Amino acid sequence: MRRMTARPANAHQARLLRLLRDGGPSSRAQLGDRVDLSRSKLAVEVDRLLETGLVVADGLAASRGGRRSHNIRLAPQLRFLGIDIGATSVDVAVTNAELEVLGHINQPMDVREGPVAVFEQALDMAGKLRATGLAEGFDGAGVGVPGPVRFPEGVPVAPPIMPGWDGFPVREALSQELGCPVMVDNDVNLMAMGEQHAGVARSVGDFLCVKIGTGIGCGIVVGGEVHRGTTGSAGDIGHIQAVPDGRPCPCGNRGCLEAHFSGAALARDATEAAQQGRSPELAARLQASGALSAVDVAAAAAAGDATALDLIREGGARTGQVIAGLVSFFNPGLVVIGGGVTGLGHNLLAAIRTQVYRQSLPLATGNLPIVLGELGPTAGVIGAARLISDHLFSPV
Amino acid sequence: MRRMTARPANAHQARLLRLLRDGGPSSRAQLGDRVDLSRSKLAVEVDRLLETGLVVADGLAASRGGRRSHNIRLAPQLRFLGIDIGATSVDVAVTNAELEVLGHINQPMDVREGPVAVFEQALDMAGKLRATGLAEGFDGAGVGVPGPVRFPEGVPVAPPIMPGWDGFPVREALSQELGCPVMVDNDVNLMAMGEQHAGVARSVGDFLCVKIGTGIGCGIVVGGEVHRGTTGSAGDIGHIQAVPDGRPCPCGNRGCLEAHFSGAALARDATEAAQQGRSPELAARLQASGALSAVDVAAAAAAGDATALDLIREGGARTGQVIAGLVSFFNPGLVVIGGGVTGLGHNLLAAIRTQVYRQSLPLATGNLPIVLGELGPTAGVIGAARLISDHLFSPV
DNA sequence: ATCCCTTTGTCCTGCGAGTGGAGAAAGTCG
DNA sequence: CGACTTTCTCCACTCGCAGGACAAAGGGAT
Repeated sequence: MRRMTARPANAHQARLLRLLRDGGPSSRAQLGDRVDLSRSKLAVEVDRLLETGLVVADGLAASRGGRRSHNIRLAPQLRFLGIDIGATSVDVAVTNAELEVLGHINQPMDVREGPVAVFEQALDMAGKLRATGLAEGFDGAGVGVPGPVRFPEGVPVAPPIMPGWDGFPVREALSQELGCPVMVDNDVNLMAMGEQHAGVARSVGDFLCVKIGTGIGCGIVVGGEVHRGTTGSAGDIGHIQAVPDGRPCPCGNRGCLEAHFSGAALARDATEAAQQGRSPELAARLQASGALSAVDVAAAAAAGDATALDLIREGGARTGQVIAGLVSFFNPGLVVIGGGVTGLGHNLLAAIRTQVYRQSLPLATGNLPIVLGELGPTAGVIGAARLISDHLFSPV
Repeated sequence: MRRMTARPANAHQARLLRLLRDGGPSSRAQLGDRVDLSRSKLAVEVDRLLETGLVVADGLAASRGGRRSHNIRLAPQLRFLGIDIGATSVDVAVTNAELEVLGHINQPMDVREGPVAVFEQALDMAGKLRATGLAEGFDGAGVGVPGPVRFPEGVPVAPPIMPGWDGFPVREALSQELGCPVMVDNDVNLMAMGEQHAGVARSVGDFLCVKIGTGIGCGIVVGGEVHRGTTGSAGDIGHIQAVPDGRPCPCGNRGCLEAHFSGAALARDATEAAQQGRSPELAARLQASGALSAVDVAAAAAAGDATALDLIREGGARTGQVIAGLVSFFNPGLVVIGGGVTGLGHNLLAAIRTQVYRQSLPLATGNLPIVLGELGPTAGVIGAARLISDHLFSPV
């Protein structure tokens, strides 16, 4: 089956497709309210979209006191694939054209195995999803990788934690493999786009999305658009100095935020505390599972373990200190905290908030919400779908 | 004389006006190369602009092997006023429509005297410039103030160093007084726009412009546009923590960058060093002039005074440390250093560079120039003129 | 001087986008 | 059953704009 051969022919059509994506099925009249076009022009463009098959008219809506309207919606068989490569796991999801997640799989994986192995696994997962009947094929795919990306070419560059990925033509290779258009971006940017599309950041123009997973990164949205920076490394805040002459970091410097707090650092510190006998809770968990992760620390803290709570608080304070600087600098309208460690929940959030509200300018923090992301692990894949749909729903 | 009653009627005309502003006088053919319009359409729009008087055709250019072209240029009598309010002085300049500075005055002033007194002085200076025959009147004015601004309304908000300015309707009041449109912005943003228009940042899309004067601020340019933030306080980096548990700052925190390095902090530290007998050079200068400023420190360092040099180096390192974080976060294509302390010159620049190149990610610093602004004190007023011309050269 | 070429600018025609009104279609409500 | 709403379609007319033809104005070679 050939898929989505058509693309919007002009800016009006692109606009209409995005309205239908974000606002759901609508009548021509409703579309007319949201777009600055005459009814006639609108009808012409909708008809053209109907001809191409990008949208369909299915059924009549209930009357609102007059003639019943036709429901216009994006073609129901359109499918986007979202692939979110993390440092230690892969998320793959299938969405419809409205970016609703129809199916979602997560599997552990080690990004250091290199792009070939990782994408083999990811494509296998995509194949499983397709086999369940959710999709006959994919009209586009968005891919997130845990490192900087040369965005126009869709190629990772100099990824510190991903040797073997540098220069691998992700976009081209996957496009070949899947037979559909592919866009590639940093995973943190995708998380930001996900929260912007369907999460807490809806209708916020300028915001920061801090993702604390194995590492720490920050999605930057300016005027509704992701800011990627000159070399695609914008938002790489894990190596900002948080502690002068602090812990050594693999990057060669000392005191980097990531060296003091991140999923990896937290696991390390928790293990150390357990081994040194400072935390019976953590020691018991280490005994039981052989290794500790952020989840264990969260559980220990919930069980009242003071050491675990301290680890969270101190990490939050370090993170908050860096975020405070970014807030003063960038003056966002919202800060979203996400990533694996959101399991640490409100203890972490409280520590971050305290630090930011204390250290940033009152004018910048006056009305600044700092909240947890609301999409959890689906933020990335929704953002990935959003990325490719933005690409496909733009004029020729 | 009534001035610039006309405004561009559509986006094409606005585009043409900006091309003429930035590229200087051009023939119709040259304009056609730079804009995506047919010759006929272009001719129509140029004719309309000629009718309105916004542009004029004066004389024929030399032949380039064929028919000689008419020179189209912005109306030569157009005048913009640029007012740059600093903490301790005012700059006022008059420019033509190409934003070339025709006259420029600087006078000492204390911003704490409040907006009424300050603008009385500024308008007096503008009057002097006009009296020299440079201008018969002003077609627009741009104003920079040393604090955050609610940009759409042109009103300063919560300026820490400017009590009495909070909420003062600068834009409205000055517009009334001058009888022309006025736009107001943070002085740092104007400096960035100045360097972007006529200085080192030409043709750079994303850059940071750090202004170190009495305080420290940072202009943020994203995709060619100034980022002002949600409450207009973006770029306020003076109160980012540079030294944990460092010097107390008037803002209530400790260790703010501004408390450790800025024009004011440098004067304070230099005076202290002179009084404690750590620097004969500075002591002699203190004796001679009664007070020290950044200029004295620069001179002392140039004369080989080790203490003065240390002050500069340490300040540069502190600043560089903060900038390193911002570079990792924002990944700019250029960092411009400007403001009063640029007199400290390459000693300061070297200290900043060392710190940034050491602390930021290689990918972000790989090809990152860190340079001094090239416009000096005119950057602000040129930026001010640019601000108002951007406003006036936009459709209705 | 003459002819040909280049460059610049103007004119004219035709196409297609887009507007706005008239009206048809399909309802609700009294 | 008629009055009123809402939705959608059709049509005539306007206007923006492209692109070719053409005029104007000059340079350079013969």
